Amino acid sequence: MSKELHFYNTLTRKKEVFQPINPPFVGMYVCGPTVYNDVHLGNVRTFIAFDVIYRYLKHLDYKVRYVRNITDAGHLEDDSEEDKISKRAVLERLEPMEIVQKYTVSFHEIMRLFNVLPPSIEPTATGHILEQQEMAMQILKNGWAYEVNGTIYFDVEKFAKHYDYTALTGRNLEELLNNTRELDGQDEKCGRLDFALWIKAKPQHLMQWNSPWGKGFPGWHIECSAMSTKYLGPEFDIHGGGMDLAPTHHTNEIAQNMAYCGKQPARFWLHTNMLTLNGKKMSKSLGNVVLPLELISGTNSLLPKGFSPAIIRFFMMQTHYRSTLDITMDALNAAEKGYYRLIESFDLLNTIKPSDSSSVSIKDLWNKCYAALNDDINTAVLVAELFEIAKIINKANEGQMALTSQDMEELKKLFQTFFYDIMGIPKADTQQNSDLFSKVQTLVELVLEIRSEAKKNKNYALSDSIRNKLESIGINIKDTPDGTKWILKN
RNA sequence: GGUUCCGUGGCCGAGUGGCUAGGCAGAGGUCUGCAAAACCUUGUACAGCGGUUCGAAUCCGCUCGGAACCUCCA
Repeated sequence: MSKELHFYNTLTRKKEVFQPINPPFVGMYVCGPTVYNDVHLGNVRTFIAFDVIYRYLKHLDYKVRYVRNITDAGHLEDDSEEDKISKRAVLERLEPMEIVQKYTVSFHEIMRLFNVLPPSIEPTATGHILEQQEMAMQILKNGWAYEVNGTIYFDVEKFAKHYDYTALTGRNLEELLNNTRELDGQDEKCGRLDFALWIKAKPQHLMQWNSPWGKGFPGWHIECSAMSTKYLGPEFDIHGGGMDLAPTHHTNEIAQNMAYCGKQPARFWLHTNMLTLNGKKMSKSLGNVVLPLELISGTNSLLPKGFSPAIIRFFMMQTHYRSTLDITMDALNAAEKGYYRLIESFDLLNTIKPSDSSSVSIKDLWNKCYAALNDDINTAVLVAELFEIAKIINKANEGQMALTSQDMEELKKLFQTFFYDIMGIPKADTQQNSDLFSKVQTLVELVLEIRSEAKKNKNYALSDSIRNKLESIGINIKDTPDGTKWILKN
């Protein structure tokens, strides 16, 4: 039983107790999306994972400043002079900033659907060109970078002589340098691993800014270093992102910060694993992406059935954030059933008759849930604990266990806390008191009364037909000794 | 090719030396007009081979298989 919060730190390859640098304040930076296209479900997984961490830290009463950037300055494609956003702009015949606006808005909409809280600060790369230039300038002054024709490169080999360049992933530098893999074309840079802090723009390049080195645009890695330093200082608590960013982007971020001010920026480096489809990483370059809206509506041919954001988020919670998660219809269907089982069980707390005595320790149940989260945010175990509790509630409903009214209030609170507040599962429409829904409710109650009447008169043809019709529009019926209950699914 | 990580019952997925994970699916039963749900019973899984140990899914070695990164990607 873990009483303290532990995180697995990629930097040390161990689980460590989380101690903020300046409690109760916590600074957390997560690499956000590049807004030149729709975010896919893999991106969403990462943002949901860090949303849970953010929510839990807040639940523990930390004052969290959560910074998640928007990459809107584009960065170079490997074989193109054009950056991604400009490329997309040409394709869609729009201004680059129109592209940025369009996909930023849609990103926020997706985040809202999945109940992902907005970060405390959401800085954009284009809004911090000066900070990036200043950082590049300082790194240049400190002697860790060099200029070639208006482009500034970071000197990785020189850096590696003084610092542990591959500290984050523990890879062998020699092997990286001697990598046999072919490198195409570019070569004004001196070292094989060198990367650009600032890139000289060709005249036709759509997004470019003045700089001490002529017109150009920032490299990708400098953006996160500049913004994290600006809003969280040179040393902060948590830096997160997808695992695919660790070997290059995050490694270079660390190098830039060290070169800039001699400090390794984050105490804890947290990485989420990949969402896979048929065992392969979901990625833009492989083209095997599933868009969130496609999964919700069931319009992706690979996943032809729709699932609500609540079910999708719950599905993700059943796996630890550091494990790969393969998305399949079978797995989603299983998650859907489990989701309703939990909801319906905890819903019984509103109708079970309380006992005078109690046969369970509610406090132990709370502790088990906290222990799961404290163990590196193990939501998979937390979900398992909730299923155990659901079983207790169902047994109480059958008269096989006893819960006092106080127990029941505590369990309602527990479910609200862990399921909704911390795991952030969106509440279904049926749980929100909209005006329209209350009218629907009245209507369904009326229909069910008619059905009960039919049953009483043994008119089963009518009662079954009512049941079937309601089922067909997603209203699920159960006859219990206390009357007929119903739930709206999806 | 190199580096790193992984391989758990029909499916998904926790678990780092000894104590039933959990969900979904399946089988039998209770309940029910029939369903559905719930409850009870039921599955002795840890890629293979060898080693360490009183004891290994869990540590070590080898083999096989998969993935990520090395090039933009959460």
